[in-house]
Amino acid sequence: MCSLYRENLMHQLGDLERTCYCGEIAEDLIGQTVTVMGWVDRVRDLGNLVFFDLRDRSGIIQVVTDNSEMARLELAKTVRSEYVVAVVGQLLKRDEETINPELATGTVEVHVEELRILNTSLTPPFPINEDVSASEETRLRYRYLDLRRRPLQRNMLLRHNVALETRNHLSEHGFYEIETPFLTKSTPEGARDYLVPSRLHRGSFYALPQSPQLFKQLLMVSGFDRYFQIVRCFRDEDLRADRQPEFTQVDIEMSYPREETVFALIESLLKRLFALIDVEVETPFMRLPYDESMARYGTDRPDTRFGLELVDVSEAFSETPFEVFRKILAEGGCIKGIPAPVGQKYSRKDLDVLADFIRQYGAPALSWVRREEGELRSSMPKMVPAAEIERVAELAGLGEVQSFLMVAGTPKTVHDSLAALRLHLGQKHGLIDQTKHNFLWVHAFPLLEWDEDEERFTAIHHPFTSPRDADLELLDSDPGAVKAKAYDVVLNGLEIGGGSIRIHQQEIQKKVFNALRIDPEEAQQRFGFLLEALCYGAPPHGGIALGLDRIVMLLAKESSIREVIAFPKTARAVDLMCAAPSPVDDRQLRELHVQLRGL
RNA sequence: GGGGUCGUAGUUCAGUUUGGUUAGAACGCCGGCCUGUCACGCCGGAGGUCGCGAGUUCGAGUCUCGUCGGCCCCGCCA
Repeated sequence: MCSLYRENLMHQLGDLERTCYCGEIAEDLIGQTVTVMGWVDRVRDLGNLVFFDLRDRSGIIQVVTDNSEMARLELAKTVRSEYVVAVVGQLLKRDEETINPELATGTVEVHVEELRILNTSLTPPFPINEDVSASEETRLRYRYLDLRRRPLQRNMLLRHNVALETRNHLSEHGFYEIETPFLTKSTPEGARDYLVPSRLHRGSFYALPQSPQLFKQLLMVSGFDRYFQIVRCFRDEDLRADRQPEFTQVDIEMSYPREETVFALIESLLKRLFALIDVEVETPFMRLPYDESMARYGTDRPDTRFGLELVDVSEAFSETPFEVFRKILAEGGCIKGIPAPVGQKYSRKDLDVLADFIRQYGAPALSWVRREEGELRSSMPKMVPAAEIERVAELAGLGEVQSFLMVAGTPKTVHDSLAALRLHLGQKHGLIDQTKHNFLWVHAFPLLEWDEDEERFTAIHHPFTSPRDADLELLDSDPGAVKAKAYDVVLNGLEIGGGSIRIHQQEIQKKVFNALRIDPEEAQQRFGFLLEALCYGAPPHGGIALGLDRIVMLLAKESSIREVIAFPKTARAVDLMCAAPSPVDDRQLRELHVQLRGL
């Protein structure tokens, strides 16, 4: 506990009532007595004249005390940064030459009549009033102080406004906000759950929701027709700059929607949210089928603010003598590349660095073809015929002084590595227009994806996603070819939301489970309640969930969602401020029937 | 689980490449002077487990190994 030195100088709030916020004081109050309260921002003690800036969430006002009353001056001399004070005094216009044009309230100042020190403060570990950087570790340990600073004050206000606009918009469109349980049942097929042991049911556990997926579908069965919730979700997976163990979704579900119904709703909502930062969003968003997105960008969440699209040059090597490529193609692989910006030269070392870069995405090597001074050069072995290299250059549309950077391998490796390389080059060469807001819908995702390890299909979105009507028959014959009524909304290469039209008929749900090799008994045990609900007149329904943290992050122009979450966790899921997680009493464990295994 | 990077005063950093006297700077903090400052100014002062632990060495902030922590990425995650 901090020692409250100088406590003999501390006062009580008493009957004082604040009359205005510091930053909102304007010239119309000149001549009036105002009462302001807040933190001492910076003291300028000139001896017989003391100035300090008083700060609250709205801004700053200058306060001044002279030596017309010595006790008051002496008291003013004792205040320090971050003391909490109340000031009663007359608001006066400053002399012309003492106006501070940097300050919104710079033409006026409060002349102290009464000063009350409501609390003292230790010297903060980092300055509250400056933008100087403190390490993130220190900022997180003293989060309540970091939150007092301007940037986070601004971000939390923005977040409030985003939530408010979202509620208003959805309410205006007929959506009800309905809460769903946090203590619930493990969701199938998704991320690792956070578990909560049950005291009353020895050996049983609740799971915190990864999303309210099943509940929102049940609410459609219940006839609410349109539901939304700004809701916390929990996933026990490793963290990233845009991933926290608990995060907030704008969860939406509606009855009788076409995909376009959902798209239009979300477009109007995002338009409204981006208006908060004076960005005019053009609607409708571009629609990009999944297959096309993968072919052109190698990812299902492309950043379309710049080019560098992938080019498939597999055909150039259809009869190549180069064994490595031949083998890759024979095994269903492909050879693709990115035409680098014209005029961009890559040294031997540059290429080594790029090869290292793509290696972390599983690509074993980076090949290249370069046209320079009319001649084609390439990193490929001599046995590769000139005609094949010629063909690559032709397919890539290679101009003078231009390189084509290629990866050969399985489609997954090629796409993963080239998508990363494309982003890397886009950033490195400054091709990304930071003022652009390129929204798009990626749709027509495959329903299923083959899992090599488990040797079965798994759901790409989740097991309740509806196949496209036209693809229903393929479910048995060619499950991998079935497309889903699933969609993601992407902004500048970041996935900010995703959803689907759900299965509302039990027969189809059974067929999908069958394709997923979830046997009926298992299905019954894990989410029998949903299957049962589908038997009681479930209407066609579907929806989406938006990542609120990511959207606010983008609106705030931050690069980590920690900057828009009041109390975030570190990359190892620790709360540095309150030191969670932490061991608990043996007594608590016993009540929960939990025994720790050897640590 | 793996890779990268960082860790030195309250804070932000320099010093580490090439081991060598008492580990520096700025801001902040404390004291003094100062009636128009607003990044106030001037004078003086205090403040260090160089993340932690081993090792190499006559000698380690600096080299080696291990470990802990922050951040970024892969795997994981919609």
